Amino acid sequence: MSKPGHYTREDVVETALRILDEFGLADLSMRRLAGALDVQPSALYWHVPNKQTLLALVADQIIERAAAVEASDDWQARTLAEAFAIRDALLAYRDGAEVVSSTLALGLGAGGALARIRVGIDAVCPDAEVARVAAESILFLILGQVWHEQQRMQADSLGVVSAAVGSTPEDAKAPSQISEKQNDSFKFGVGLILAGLEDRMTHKFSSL
Amino acid sequence: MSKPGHYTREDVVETALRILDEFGLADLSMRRLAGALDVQPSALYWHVPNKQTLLALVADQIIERAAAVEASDDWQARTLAEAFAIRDALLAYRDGAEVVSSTLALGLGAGGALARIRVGIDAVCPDAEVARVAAESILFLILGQVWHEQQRMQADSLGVVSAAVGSTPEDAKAPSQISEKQNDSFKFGVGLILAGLEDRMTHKFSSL
DNA sequence: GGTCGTTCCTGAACACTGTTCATGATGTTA
DNA sequence: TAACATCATGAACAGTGTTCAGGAACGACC
Repeated sequence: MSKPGHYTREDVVETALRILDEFGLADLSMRRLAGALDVQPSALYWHVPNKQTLLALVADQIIERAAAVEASDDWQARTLAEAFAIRDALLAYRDGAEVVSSTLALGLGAGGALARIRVGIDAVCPDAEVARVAAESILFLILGQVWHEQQRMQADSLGVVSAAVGSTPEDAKAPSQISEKQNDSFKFGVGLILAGLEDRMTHKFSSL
Repeated sequence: MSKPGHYTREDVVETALRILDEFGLADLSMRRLAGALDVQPSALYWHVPNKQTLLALVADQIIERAAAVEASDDWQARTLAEAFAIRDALLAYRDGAEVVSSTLALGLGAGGALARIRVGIDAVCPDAEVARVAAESILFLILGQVWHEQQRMQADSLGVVSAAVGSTPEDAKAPSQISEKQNDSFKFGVGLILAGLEDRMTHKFSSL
């Protein structure tokens, strides 16, 4: 990674993404990033105003790379597929969920995720407010679960044994791998919200 | 806050909680905490092995102070009340949701929150795995929403105008206040999961 | 060809951060 | 009186994000 001369903002974000995936968020420092580009740390501040927005750009990249989902007439299947696509995108980079969570909480980046979740919901939900809350709920569910999973992956890749939330003693089996069980749990959780939404739309009035 | 002599671990956590609420998580440094106790920073490391566990203890305190909820025969009402109690506990301290989220992701503290959410669910849900996933979903929903709210509160208390997720332009009205609308959104979101769970338990088989 | 202006980077510094370690002052117990 | 656990000191280490005056390379204009 030693281009002779001038870098672009995209290069910086790209390299940050690489460091993130390789060493984790804790080791993604401006100095380390500068070192990987063979550049003084202060040089980064020409491309980016501060680290926070750098992370926001990284977060945007992560969710922008979520796989596209084919259209479907079953809105629940469509939304579930969208949720899985976003989840996979978060899982594709180390600490992806934490990065996206933080920047999304700050209202900075990764706004596209919500929009993607809403496409299926908006198709059947007349009330925009209801659709927003439902989509947010799904997004929070995704972020919470993946964050948790990734932290656990890192934890037991370091050999740390801790009684984490949602871990029964006997499933200390395959370490650091997204198990089928976790996939099912995720699917079930999203399914709860979708079923609840369907229920609210058919049996009751669907307003807030 | 200048006791003459020896402090206990509880004193340290208590003071940390005070600094957190007064100045926010970003300003809760070991040096600042030591200063508030009129003590050298290194003294803290006798009471606590590192900052991470200090934050875990703080998180435990936050959710331990969640108000008790009276028993009810309506499991949905009970669970909703429990969720609101935890939400209020998070809202009671500045950056409460972020602190709890982080330590919970690490599998360290705040495990009591999940247990509280489960009490109502376990009463009607035979499958423990289903109950766990449902409770986790609700917890993630709580954490995500409150984190988001608190970040927004701090953002527009600093006069920062940002197009945050879940904010329409016209509701830049009452700044830094948990509006009734947000309460309703939260209630609706939790209601979705509860309705979905009820649906899964009556209309379909309730396994994962 | 010389001057301007933009683009990108250097090198040094500032004000912090969490954490460690040898040392020391207490107070209780034997 | 001696030993011991308890709780603190003060200095240091290695790292952090960020700022700022300056400088090298480049294209454009006159």
